[in-house]
Formats: sequence, structure tokens, C-alpha cells
Amino acid sequence: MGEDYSPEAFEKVILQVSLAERQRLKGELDEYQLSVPQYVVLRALAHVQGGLSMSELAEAAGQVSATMTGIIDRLSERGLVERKPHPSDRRALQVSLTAPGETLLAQIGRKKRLRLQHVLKAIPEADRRQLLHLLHLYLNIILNEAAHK
Amino acid sequence: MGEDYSPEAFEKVILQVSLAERQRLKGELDEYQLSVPQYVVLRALAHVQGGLSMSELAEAAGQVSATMTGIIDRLSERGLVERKPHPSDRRALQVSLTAPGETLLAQIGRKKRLRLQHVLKAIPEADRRQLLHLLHLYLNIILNEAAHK
DNA sequence: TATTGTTATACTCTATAACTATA
DNA sequence: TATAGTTATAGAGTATAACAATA
Repeated sequence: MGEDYSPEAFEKVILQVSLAERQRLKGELDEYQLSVPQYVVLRALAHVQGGLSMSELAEAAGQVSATMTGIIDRLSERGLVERKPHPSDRRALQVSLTAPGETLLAQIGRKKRLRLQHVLKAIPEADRRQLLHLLHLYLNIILNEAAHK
Repeated sequence: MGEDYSPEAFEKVILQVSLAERQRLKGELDEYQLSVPQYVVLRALAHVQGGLSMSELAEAAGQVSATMTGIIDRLSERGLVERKPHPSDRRALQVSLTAPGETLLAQIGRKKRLRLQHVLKAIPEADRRQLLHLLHLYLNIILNEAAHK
């Protein structure tokens, strides 16, 4: 209430939220020795039957495939993901979570959920719903805009 | 309206917004050959009379001072910031924006404002105000939590 | 010819440990 | 002794260009 409403104010708070969330995520992942890009990849692979190709992963993470090679190298050295041949295209690979990868992801999810419940307790229920709704709205707009670039 | 309300849904949308915003920011900064951490530093220095010390900058950007040395090295090679001796403590420095640094920051600000106005047009005015309000609320909670760690 | 993925290369960010100059 | 900042070192992420294998 009483905030200055302007594009500048909006831009500033969005930037701060984005930076603070990433900082916090990095801190949460520290204990698992996972980087943010590695976590993004693990999440992208969750619940995807048959896995994703390297180029699909690169696309999902907003990176170039040469970058993804390195990320998957490190994740697969740790046994969290695996590269399998693509059934019909011999140029391509199918990357998927291993059992330990799924277990780790579930463990991180539980921890994040607990922490978030604690944060959300500080927001009245009606506001929580409203915030979730507006964030979806905002996300759809910026994703749509990004797609049209 | 009608979104699934749950900590999982909340966590997911916050993560997506945070990642998408950073991605977009990176894209916007590309044309100025600035990285996100460099931009964060320039912003931290804006409107700060007399500048900040290396350790204050590191604190503001959530990094260790050895990291900040490199970031400031690159920004000052480009003439966007400068290191001056601290007036009373001969161990410390005062880092501040140069005139070109201020000009560049203002230029980026104009561009970001134009783009954001375009995005915000897609959100009804009442929702914009509400979203801004709720983002401030959320930001205060997570910053507060981070400070108590 | 075009696409999939990797390798080679170069640069930025990141942290830790060791160091210097000063407080 | 403690603090401010840098250097040395190592590793991760990032992009571009060149490449091999396959489509």
C-alpha cells in the first residue's frame, strides 16, 4: 500500500525479486553441490517419459548446445542423468534422470516446499491467491513476448 | 483465477519468473556488452554520493570481495567506473560511476522502461497496482528471511 | 545440404587461500 | 590482531567456430 506506481518502481522490484530468488536458490542448492543451471536441467527432465535430446535441453534452459554438453557431462559423471541413444535418429541422444537423480530432485523439492510454506505463512491467504494469479499472468506475458522475438 | 493453489505451484511460477527475467535481462544487456553482475554493480553505484567501497559492493551484489575485484577491473578498463582512494582509510577504496558510466546506465534505463511499458499495457491498471504491491510484500519477506540466516 | 552433438578456444563469474598494507 | 583489497588458483557457465556422423 502506498507504493509509488511507475514503470521504474515496477522494474526495480521485479529485478530485486529475480536476483534475490536466484541468490536464495543458489544457497539452497549449495548443500547438494548443484549449480542453478544443473538444477534447471534436472527439473526439465522430471516427468518426461523417454527424456529429452541435447538440443531440446539447450532450448529449455535457454542455452546453446555446446554449453549443455558441459552441464550434462558433469551431471552424468555424478550419475544423476544418463545419455542413451535415440531410438530412431542415430545422430541424437536421449538424456534422462537416473534413479539417484530422481531421488535427489524429490529431496530438494521437499526442502524447498517446507521453506516456502514458512514464507507464505507471512502473507494472508487472499493475497497469496492473488499473487499467484498475477504472477501467472505476468509470466505468460513475458514468455509470450520472448517467443515473439 | 482458477490456478491450482499450492506451494508447488507457487514455487514453480516464482522460479520461472526469476529465470525468465534474468534471461531477458541478459538479452537486453548483450547489446551493451554488459554481464548481469556488471549491471548490478552499476546500479548499486547509481545515485550514491562518493561511491562505495569494494566490500560494500561485494555485500550489495552478494559476492565475495575477490570476485568484485575482477568485476570492477573489467568495468574500469572500459572507463565505466573508477577507483579512488578513501579519504580517511588508506586501506579502502571508493568506487564510483564515471560520466560515461552514468550515461550508459541512463541509456539502458530508458530502453528498459520503454519495453516494460509495453509489457504492462497487457495488464489492467488495477492488477498492475496490486501486483506491484504484492511483489513488494513478497520481496520484503524474503529479504528479511535472508538477513536472518 | 542440413542437423545433432562434441571439441577447441576464450572469457566471465565464482569461491578459497595466501598475501600486503593499513588500522 | 583485525580489516580492506588483491593475487593465485581452480572450476563452472557461456558463446563462437570448426568438426564428425548422420539425415
